[in-house]
Amino acid sequence: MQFSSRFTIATHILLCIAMFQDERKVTSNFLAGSINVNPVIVRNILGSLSSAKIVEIRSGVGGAFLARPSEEITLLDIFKAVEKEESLFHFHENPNPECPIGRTIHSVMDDKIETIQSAMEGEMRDITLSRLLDEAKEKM
Amino acid sequence: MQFSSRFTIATHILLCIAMFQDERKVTSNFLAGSINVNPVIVRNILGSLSSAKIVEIRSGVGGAFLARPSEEITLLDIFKAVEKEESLFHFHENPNPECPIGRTIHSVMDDKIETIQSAMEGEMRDITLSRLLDEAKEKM
DNA sequence: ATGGTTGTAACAAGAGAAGTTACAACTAAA
DNA sequence: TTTAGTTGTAACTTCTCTTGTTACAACCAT
Repeated sequence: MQFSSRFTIATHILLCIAMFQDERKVTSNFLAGSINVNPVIVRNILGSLSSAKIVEIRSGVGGAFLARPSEEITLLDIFKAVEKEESLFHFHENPNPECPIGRTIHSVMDDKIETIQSAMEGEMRDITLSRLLDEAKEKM
Repeated sequence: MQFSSRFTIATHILLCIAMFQDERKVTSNFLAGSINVNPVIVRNILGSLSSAKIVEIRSGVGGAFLARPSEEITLLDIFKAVEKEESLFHFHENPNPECPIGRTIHSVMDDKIETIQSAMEGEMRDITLSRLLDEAKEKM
């Protein structure tokens, strides 16, 4: 089980916007060409990023822009914008309360799952779009 | 997108084995009753745990046993036994090499993804079955 | 008004999760 | 040697999610 490619696509989108928004109009078609996916997929992800107030989109005339400085956009922001699940793990739902393990498994595991998820989110929070952009520029 | 319930089911299975293996025969039917899923699902997960040398199964006569002490079984061991994906994220596969971002996105993101995954795995490695068992016993 | 956009709906194909039935193979014990 | 309980698997179904696609109304600077 993997996360969908929406996360890496969204990151790609934002890097392109950060890189090109001052030079040219960044449309879903342009983005779709760089990412190599269908423009509708870009528009849907762009919609999620817009709902999360990470980008602003000019409807009609076209073009996407960062809604705040790239220093203030983290991988966690991006991840939460495109992956709506609250919990990382799907817990089996009806353990048998007549079994001592079935009765207690949830209270034992719930905080472990939260700890694991927090560790992941902490790393994501440490990585900003601005850092990704700097690294991308270095490698060009 | 969530991980399948195989991980929490596998953990449940191992807690039951650790708790009951000295008292009674722990069969897939018994486990299925505690977890409240179909015995075939239990047998499949038990098969993964057996391949990973976490449990031993007596075919024919029946019954599952820990293959090593519960102190030496971590959540990461369990996770890797039941989730076969190498990478946590599905990367979009064909970014356009003619775009400066498309060309560099992989080399910029790959190590970030690895860092994030490592953080998650590190937390999992810190939690042993024996600790879960102790906590479960406390709560009974 | 026009043309290039965006926002969405609708649909299809494919993958994976989860549940179920069925049955061959195994093994201890009667 | 048979039997009963169990494991290991195959086959199939149902769901849900992802990804890709077409189509089209709504939008808006020029």
